[in-house]
Amino acid sequence: MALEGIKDTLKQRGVRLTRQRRILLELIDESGQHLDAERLYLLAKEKDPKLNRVTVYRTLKMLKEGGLVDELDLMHIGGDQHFYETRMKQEHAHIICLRCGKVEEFFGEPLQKLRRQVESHFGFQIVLARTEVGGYCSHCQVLRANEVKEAAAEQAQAVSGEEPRPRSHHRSA
Amino acid sequence: MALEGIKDTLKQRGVRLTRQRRILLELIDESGQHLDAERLYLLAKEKDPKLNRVTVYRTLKMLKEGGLVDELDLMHIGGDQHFYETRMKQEHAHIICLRCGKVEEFFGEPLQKLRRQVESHFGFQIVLARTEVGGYCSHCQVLRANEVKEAAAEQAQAVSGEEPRPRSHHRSA
DNA sequence: GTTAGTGCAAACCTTTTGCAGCTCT
DNA sequence: AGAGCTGCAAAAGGTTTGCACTAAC
Repeated sequence: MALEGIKDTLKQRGVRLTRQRRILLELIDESGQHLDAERLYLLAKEKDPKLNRVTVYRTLKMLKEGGLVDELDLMHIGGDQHFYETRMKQEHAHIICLRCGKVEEFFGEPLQKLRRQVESHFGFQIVLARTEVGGYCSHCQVLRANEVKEAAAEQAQAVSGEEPRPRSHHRSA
Repeated sequence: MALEGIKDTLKQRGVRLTRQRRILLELIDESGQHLDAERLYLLAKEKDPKLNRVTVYRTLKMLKEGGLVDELDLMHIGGDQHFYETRMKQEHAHIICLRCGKVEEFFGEPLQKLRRQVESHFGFQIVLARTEVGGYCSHCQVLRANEVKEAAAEQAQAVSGEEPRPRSHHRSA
C-alpha cells in the first residue's frame, strides 16, 4: 500500500496533510484505475462537495513534481487529459486498446534493459521513463476487422450513388 | 527521404495535395527536429503568410490518423503541446533532458523485444508505440547538482531570516 | 463541375494564476 | 500566530468546430 509511504514522505517534506489532500491521496491509491484530473475531482467531490477542481490540479502537480505519482498520456485516448498513478510499483509499460480503452500493464526485462542501455550509452541520468503501446486487444481485433469491412462496404455503396444504411458505432473510455 | 513516400501514400488515398499541405509536409520532413504545431505554423507562415493555424492542426491530425507521422509528448517539456516526426524511421525511444531540453533518439533491441513480448503475452495487435525517457544529459548533470546545492543554501539562509542573494536561473526549450 | 480543403471566428477543454480568506501545525 | 493551503473567478494555452468561400482533381 503506497498511501502511507506517500503520507510519510509528504510529512517529512513539511507538506501539510489537509483534508482535501487526504481525500485525493486515498482516491488515487485505492482506485486501481488510472484516473484523470476531472474524474478524480468528481470522485473527491462526493466525499467533500466543497473541494475545488483547482485543488485537484494543484495536488496532482505537487505529487508529480515530488516524484510521488507518475503522469501518463495513455496515447491520448479520450482526449488530451493526463492520467495518474502512484509511483510505488515497479516500472511498467501501459498497453492501451484503441477500441475499448482497456489499459493493461506490462512488466518485463526489456524495460530494465532499455533503462540500463540509455544510461550507459548516453551517460544519462534517468529521472522518469514512460512506455505506452497502442493497438487492439485480443478481444477487439476481430470486432475491429468487421468494422473496417463494414466501413469499406458503405464507402463503396456511397460511391455507387446509394444511400448508406445505418451502422453502429462503438467507443468507450 | 520520407517526403515522397508520404506524398505517394496520400495520393493513393485520394487526399488532395494542396499548396498548404505541400509546405507543411516539406517542413516536417526536412527539419530534423521535433516540431510542435505552433512552431510548424510559424515556419509555414514564412512560406505562405495566408496559411492558417487551423490548417496546420487539421493536416497534423490527418497525418497522425493516417499513420504517416507520430505524435510525441516529450515528457511535456515546455508545456502540453505535441510534437511530430515522420514515421519512416525505425522505432526509437526519445531521451529528453529536463534541464536543457535536448532530445536524443535511442535505437536498440530492447524496443523490438518489448514489442514482441507484448504481442505474444497479450495477443495484442500493436498499432503504435512510444517510449520517452526524461532525466539529465551528461552535460547538465553537474550543472543541475550545483543548482540544487545553491537552492538548498538559499533555503537555509531564508529560514535564518536573511535576504536571499540573487541566483541565476536556467532554462531552454 | 464536384467535392475536398481552407480561412476566419468563435467555441472548447484542460490546466494555471491572482488574490482574499481559511486552516493546519 | 502565521505560513501554507484552499476556493473562487478569471485567464491562459492548445486544439477543434461551423460555415461560407476556394481550389484541386
